[in-house]
Amino acid sequence: MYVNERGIMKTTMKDIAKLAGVSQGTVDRVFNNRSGVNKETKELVLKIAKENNYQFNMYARALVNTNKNYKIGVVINSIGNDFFVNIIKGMKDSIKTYEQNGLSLNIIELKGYDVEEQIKAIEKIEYNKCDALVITPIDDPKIKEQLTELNIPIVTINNDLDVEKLAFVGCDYWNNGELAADTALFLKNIQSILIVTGSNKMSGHRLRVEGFISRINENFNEKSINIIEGQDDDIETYKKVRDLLSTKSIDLIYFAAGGIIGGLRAVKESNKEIKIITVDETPYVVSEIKKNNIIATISQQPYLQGKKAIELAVQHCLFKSIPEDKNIFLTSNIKLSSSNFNLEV
Amino acid sequence: MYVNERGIMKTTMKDIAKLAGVSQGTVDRVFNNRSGVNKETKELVLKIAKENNYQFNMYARALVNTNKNYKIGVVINSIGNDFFVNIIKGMKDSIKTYEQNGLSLNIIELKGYDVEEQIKAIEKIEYNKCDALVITPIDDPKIKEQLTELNIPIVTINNDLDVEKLAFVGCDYWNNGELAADTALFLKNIQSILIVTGSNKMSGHRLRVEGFISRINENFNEKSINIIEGQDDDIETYKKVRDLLSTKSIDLIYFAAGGIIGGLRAVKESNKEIKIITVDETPYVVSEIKKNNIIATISQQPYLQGKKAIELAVQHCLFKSIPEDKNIFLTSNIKLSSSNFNLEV
DNA sequence: CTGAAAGCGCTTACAG
DNA sequence: CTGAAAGCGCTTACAG
Repeated sequence: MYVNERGIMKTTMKDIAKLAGVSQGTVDRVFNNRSGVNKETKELVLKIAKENNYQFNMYARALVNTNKNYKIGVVINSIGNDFFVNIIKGMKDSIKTYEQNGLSLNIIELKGYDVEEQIKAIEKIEYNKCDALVITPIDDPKIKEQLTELNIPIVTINNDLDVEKLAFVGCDYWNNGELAADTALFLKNIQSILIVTGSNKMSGHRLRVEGFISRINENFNEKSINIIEGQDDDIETYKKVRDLLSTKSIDLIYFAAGGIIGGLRAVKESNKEIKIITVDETPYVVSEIKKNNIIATISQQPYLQGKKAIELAVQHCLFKSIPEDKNIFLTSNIKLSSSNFNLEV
Repeated sequence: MYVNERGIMKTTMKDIAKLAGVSQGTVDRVFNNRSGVNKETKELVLKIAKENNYQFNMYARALVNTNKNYKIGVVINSIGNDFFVNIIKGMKDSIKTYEQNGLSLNIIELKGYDVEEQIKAIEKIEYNKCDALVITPIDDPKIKEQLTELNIPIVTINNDLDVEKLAFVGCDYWNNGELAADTALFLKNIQSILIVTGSNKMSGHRLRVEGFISRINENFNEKSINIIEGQDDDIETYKKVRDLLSTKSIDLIYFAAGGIIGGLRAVKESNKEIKIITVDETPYVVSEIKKNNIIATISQQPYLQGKKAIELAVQHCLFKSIPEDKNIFLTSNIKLSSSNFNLEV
């Protein structure tokens, strides 16, 4: 291995330049794929870098980028949805460390899943000259096309979409559903189960339900499973649960999506003794767990999702680093009444 | 706020030096508490820095430290204890990012809790001129004295000790015990419980048992609780569990420490149907959970403990940063058969 | 007690 | 297509 004049074995750009007989500027052009380098020169530099196991110094790179004032755009369908509060909190905490280096967030919050609105938000991010985009993309061809044509790096969060991106950060929904099933299997005397999902059109919801059912079927013989789509809406969920409970006997309800407040209202009004398992750690869910009205909830670490997604975007700006793993799944956890809620380190 | 000649509002050491009418060198002396600065000069610099909300640039600092080859010493009582495998894995993964900047680990592994051996290990760390120490300290006055006199920053991991340190990284054992109790309370027909702990002399073990019992007592009327100390030893645990099971009827055993292999052997030989709850995610525990011989285990994220502890030590070396929070508790999680084991992001 | 200069390892204009 | 020089914001000798 090469030992430079300081007796240090770590090769720098200066070392590579010397070994290749070119200037540092040229080495920089090669390493950063800038245009206008003779093909042979480029190959030589690359060969020497490889032979000497060149690794760039991330701190030197970041120092040069100090006054670039990078902006990370965020498009998130969070309005009116308590679940996203902690994702956004994680994002804001994440950017704090980098604010002294001029980095900032440009958050656009949306309500519901309107394709046209999301398109406008992405256009705004472009207009604001953001250097990266973190988004909860709607699974729609128009969005896919728009994101494909966007020329800044993308991180999808919580909900994935098949586009070129730095990474997806989110939840393994199938496993999340399995854990709910594992918890349900703890209980005795469960004859019939009701699953309340949001919409079968959303892959996350679908996977959760499938994971749940597959695990239940492995272990549960008297399988009577009903499924309701509540559209993440409290009123719709309330009505559907109320109507179903008036005709069927249910021992356990698994709320696999939003609309939990409405659903629980219907359960209480029915005056039946029904075990409840939910997802996530929204304030209402936490308070009902503490009161033992919900026996368990399966969480997906939203705070860390937000933190991690911003981190990836920032590191791409400052260090040009590209995550090795394209799919970053945060572990789902079973939470009971003694658990720490909304407190991820 | 001050705007320097570049029109940038972020103040640098250069800006502070100019405003104070001194050289950058003097500003550096003040900021780093180096000796030999006139008292008034020092106060002036500090005042101006505060007025202008000066924040150091971590990347510039790290760049200067590039060829310092900092060494992080690790003293860990891990030999023969599967639990520590993932702590060490987390440590090694953590240092990887920093190896290109010359950082390295100097790990000394010990077997058991012999005070003299730990003293020798710490001496070796000193002799090796390490720049920080990460340690699982034995709760002993001699160790305490030695660590107090050590002149490098300390991070305690998994087990705490009352000495001056950067931080403690570990588990909230009380809550860890509570979660085991919450899980136990899911089960029907539990009349009598056996707790197998390691040693009441170890604070972590003690707290876990206390957290468990306090939560059980809140909710469990027919409370018959027996406690055994297995000294983290398989054979001792085997014998004690075997003897107890031959005289008493037990519905649930909570293994709150090591010796689980021995304890489970005794349970199997007894041919009784006993529910088992354990701690941690050692290979044996995981395999028994998958076989449904253990119904749940309460984990404490050892991988993240290792990762975080090294991170704190590294950041102190590179950036001189001191953690705001002196106690970093990783969340305990309830793991059932579908859980992801040993896979913390 | 204090200052001027060089250096950490990159990137960025500028000049040719 | 290429090079020489300056700069990012700190710290480190060295000189006085």
